[in-house]
Amino acid sequence: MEGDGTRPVAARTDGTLGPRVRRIRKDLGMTLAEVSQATGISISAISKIENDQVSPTFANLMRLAEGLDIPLGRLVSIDSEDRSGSARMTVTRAGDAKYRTTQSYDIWALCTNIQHKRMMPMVERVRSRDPDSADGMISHSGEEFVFVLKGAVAVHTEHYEPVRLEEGDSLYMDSQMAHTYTTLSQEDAEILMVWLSPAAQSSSDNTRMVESLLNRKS
Amino acid sequence: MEGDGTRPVAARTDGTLGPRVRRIRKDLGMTLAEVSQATGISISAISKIENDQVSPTFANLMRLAEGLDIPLGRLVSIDSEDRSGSARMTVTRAGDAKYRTTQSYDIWALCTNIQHKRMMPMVERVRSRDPDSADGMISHSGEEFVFVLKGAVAVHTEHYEPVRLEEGDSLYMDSQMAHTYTTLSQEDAEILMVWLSPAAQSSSDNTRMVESLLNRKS
DNA sequence: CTGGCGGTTTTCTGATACGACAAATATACG
DNA sequence: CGTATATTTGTCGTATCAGAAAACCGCCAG
Repeated sequence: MEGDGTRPVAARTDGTLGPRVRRIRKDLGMTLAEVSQATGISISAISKIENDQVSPTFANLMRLAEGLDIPLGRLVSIDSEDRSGSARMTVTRAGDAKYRTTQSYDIWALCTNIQHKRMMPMVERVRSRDPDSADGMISHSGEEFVFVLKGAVAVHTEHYEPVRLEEGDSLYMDSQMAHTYTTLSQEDAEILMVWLSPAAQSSSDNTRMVESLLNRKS
Repeated sequence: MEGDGTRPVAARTDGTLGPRVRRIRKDLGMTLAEVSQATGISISAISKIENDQVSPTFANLMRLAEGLDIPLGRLVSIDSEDRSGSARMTVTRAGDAKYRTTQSYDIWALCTNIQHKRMMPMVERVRSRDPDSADGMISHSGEEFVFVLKGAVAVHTEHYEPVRLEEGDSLYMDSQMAHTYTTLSQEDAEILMVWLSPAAQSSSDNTRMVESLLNRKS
C-alpha cells in the first residue's frame, strides 16, 4: 500500500449522504458531540460520515436516524431536504387547478407546482353513480384522505359495506384496499382528496403515478 | 462449529432488514446469483445480509436498492406493510370530530381512530385576526396542505409576504418555515388542513406531536 | 503574541464487512 | 433415490469502518 498520492477520494457513498446528515444536524442546532451522545456513535465516525469519508454501516445509519429523530427512509433517500432554490410554498387559486377528466371523475390537481411534495391534494367531482359502470375499483399503494365538500357520495370497497358520506364527513383509508366513489346526491358530489404515496420521493414521481393510476381501468 | 461462545448472534442490525431483503428478492423471483449479478455484490455477502449476519455498508445498501429496483427509503424503512389486524378505513361524521381549542384556533381532528396513519387531517376555525396577538408563528417539521372551506384567511410566513386565500383556494407548504393563519373575512374562516409528519410512523405518534405543537407558544 | 476553549478533522489501531473460493447443506425435481 | 440447482457456512486476505486520542482550527480574552 504505497501511499504515493492515493487520496481517500470519498467514493464510498453517493456523495450526498454526508452533506445531508450535516445539514440535518445543523438544522437541529446540534454539535458533533451532541449527536454522538444521542446516537452512541463516536464523534470521529460522525465526522467521517458527514465528509463522505466512509460508507456507514446499516447499524450506524439506524442509530443516526434515531438520534436525529428522522425516519431512516428519509435520511437515506436521495431526495434530501435540499429545498434550496425551489419554492417552499405554493398557492393554487380556486379556478386555477390543473384539470383533467376520466370516465367517472373530473379532477383538479392542487398545488402541482411545488417540488418535493409528498401529499397529492386534489378536488374531484364524482360523476359516476354506479360502482360497476364506473372506472372500476382501484387499488394502489399509499393512504388517502377524503373530505366531502358538496353533495353525498358512497364509498365502495372490497372489505367493507358501502359507506355513505355527507357534506363535511371525512374518511381515511389504506388505499391498497380496492375502492371507488359514486355520487348519491342529485347534483354531482365534490370531494377533496389527499393521497399519500409511500414510495414517492419527488413531486414528479407522484404526478406520474397519479397519471398511470387514472389511466388504468383495472 | 462448536458453540464455544463466539457465534455471530446477528445483533449487527435490527433483525428485520435481512428478512425484508430476502422477501423482496423472492417476490422478484431472483436467485442470489442473479441479485449478485444485478448489484455487483458477492453472493456470500448477500447471503450474510439476508441472514442478518452483517450490517451492510451504505454503499451496498444503495447497490442493493438499485439492483432490486426499489427506492432505498423503502428498503431500509421499518414501517412495513403489516396492516394486519387493524382497521384499514375509518369515517368521521361532520359533527363527530375530536374537538379542542387553542388561543387562536378551534380544531376538529379528523379520522383519529385509525392506526398507522401518516397524514393528520383536521378542520380549523381561525379565530385570530392579528398575526402577532395570535398563538404566534409556528415552525414544525413536515409538510402541510390547506384548503379554505369558508371565509378568507391570510397566511403569514417568515419568508413570504402574507398571502390571501379565499374560499376554494389551497396552499401547500414546507411547515418548517414559520407560519400562522389569521381570518380576513367577517365571519371566522374555516380551513381544512392536512399535516404530514416526516417522522411519524403511527397514529399515536402523530397525535402526540399535534398536541405538543398546539400547546407551545413559540 | 500567547493561552485557553469549543468544535472538528486526522491519525492510529482493532474490529468487521467484503470478495473469492470451496465444502457442506438444503431444496427441487424427475 | 440421484441429480441439478440454490443456499449456507467456513477460511483467508484485503479493504475499510468504528472509536480513542491527538492534532487542528478559528475565535476570543488577556
